Amino acid sequence: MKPSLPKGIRDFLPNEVLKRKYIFETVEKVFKKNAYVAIETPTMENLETLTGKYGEEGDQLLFKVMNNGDFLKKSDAQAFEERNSSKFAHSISKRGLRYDLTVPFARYVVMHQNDISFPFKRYQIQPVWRADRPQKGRYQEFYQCDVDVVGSDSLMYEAELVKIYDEVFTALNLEVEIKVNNRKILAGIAEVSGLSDQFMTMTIILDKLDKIGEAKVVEQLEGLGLSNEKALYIIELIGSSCLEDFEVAFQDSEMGQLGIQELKDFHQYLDVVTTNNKVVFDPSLARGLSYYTGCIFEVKSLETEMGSIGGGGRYADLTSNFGLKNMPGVGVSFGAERIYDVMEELGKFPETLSVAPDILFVTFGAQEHIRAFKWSGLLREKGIVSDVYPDFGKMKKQMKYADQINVQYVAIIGEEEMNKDVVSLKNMKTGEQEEVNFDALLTKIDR
RNA sequence: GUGGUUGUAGCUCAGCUGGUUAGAGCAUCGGUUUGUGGUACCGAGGGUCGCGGGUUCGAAUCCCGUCUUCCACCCCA
Repeated sequence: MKPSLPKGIRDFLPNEVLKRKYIFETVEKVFKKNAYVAIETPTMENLETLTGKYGEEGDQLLFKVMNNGDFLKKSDAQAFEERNSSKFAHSISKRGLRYDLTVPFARYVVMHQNDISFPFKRYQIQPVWRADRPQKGRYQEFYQCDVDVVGSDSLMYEAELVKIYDEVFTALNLEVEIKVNNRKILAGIAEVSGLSDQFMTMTIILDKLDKIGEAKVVEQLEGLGLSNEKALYIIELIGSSCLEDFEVAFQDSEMGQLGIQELKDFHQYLDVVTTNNKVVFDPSLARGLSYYTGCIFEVKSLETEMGSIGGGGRYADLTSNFGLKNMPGVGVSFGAERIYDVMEELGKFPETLSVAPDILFVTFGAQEHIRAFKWSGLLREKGIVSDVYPDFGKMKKQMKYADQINVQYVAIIGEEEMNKDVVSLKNMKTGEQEEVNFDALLTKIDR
């Protein structure tokens, strides 16, 4: 049988895992510092927990898990006859793989509301699955790093999360732009344009502004029944990053005014912290997920052409789906895979990341091999990553292996070294070699 | 879900308009060399040409289907 993997998912080589962990650890450190605590949720959720939370498009991308046992007995025969795949699928599948970390978190909050204190600040770094067609920066299995806080509607948290974005990307040495908008601003635009009942469609069109250009956006807006005049007005409005322009525009929109106020409150907090990356108000920013109700965020790399590498926003009542009212929350997500791809492309991973041991023992005979094992054990006790080549005798083979794993030091033990109770320590980078006893060896490689 | 693209040795690929036993480089193993890798030379092993069907005297090559890769759209991290 030829080994293969389902599409859209990947194995990771040791040096890839090392780099991925570097990202996760950087992110986690910042989360912890900002007083967030880790939780975990299961890979599978009940399908009904997930469906309907991500829009129709999202439902199609849910991975479903087939029921066990004699699932055909309970299946929807009528749906099968009608060739209604989605209806039939639901009759033989009651579980699904999680699509993101936010909805399972909402379920978690409701189920454990008596065990946690609010505001509850949690982070979660786990894989999610989407049955999407793979392409650049898009996989069917990928990690998200989420930070959310529920149980408060303070705009302080919006500022805190933006600051977290800034800290993480600064630590990773990536230049980004953090875009901010507010769903209520978009609702205001819809209201003053008479598009309130087509709100979602409108936001999706506006979101494409920087991608397809003004002319196409005007065209699509006209497709919604808008006059050319009004469409151009909207373009002009969202082209402005000045809140005063919106105050004028939203004189008759209570919702719009609320959005402006929220952004102002947010800025009061943001203005008292310093950020290395630019935080910009972008009225065209929409974000697809339907549960956002207030501020929304998106992070773009300024150094490459990659989609967003992070996003998030405020949701007023995510938990009401699960029966808990008045539980506002806000959170952001880091797209670890895309951050990885960007860092790889730009060569931003630290050079000190290495999977190689500190030292490798190379030997000529059985007695030497045993002493190598002894010395190696003593080094390990001192916290040095040490290894012994399992076969002895063939120098070329052993040296070649040492070269391939990129180890910096090789300790050679032959008859001569045995007699003198030393090793010949070779620096593989410089080629220098010297005889050292154990103490000298220790000081030499202990970093 | 829509459109395109890709699949030949462990890896990267060549293989012309169908025509004997499908090639190269790298990697692996062995040797030159029983104390030295990255950097010499010699040799060896390794392939159901993604899978299934069709056309043909004959298919890696042409046609259809299917899976996979990568890319764009939709949407998204």
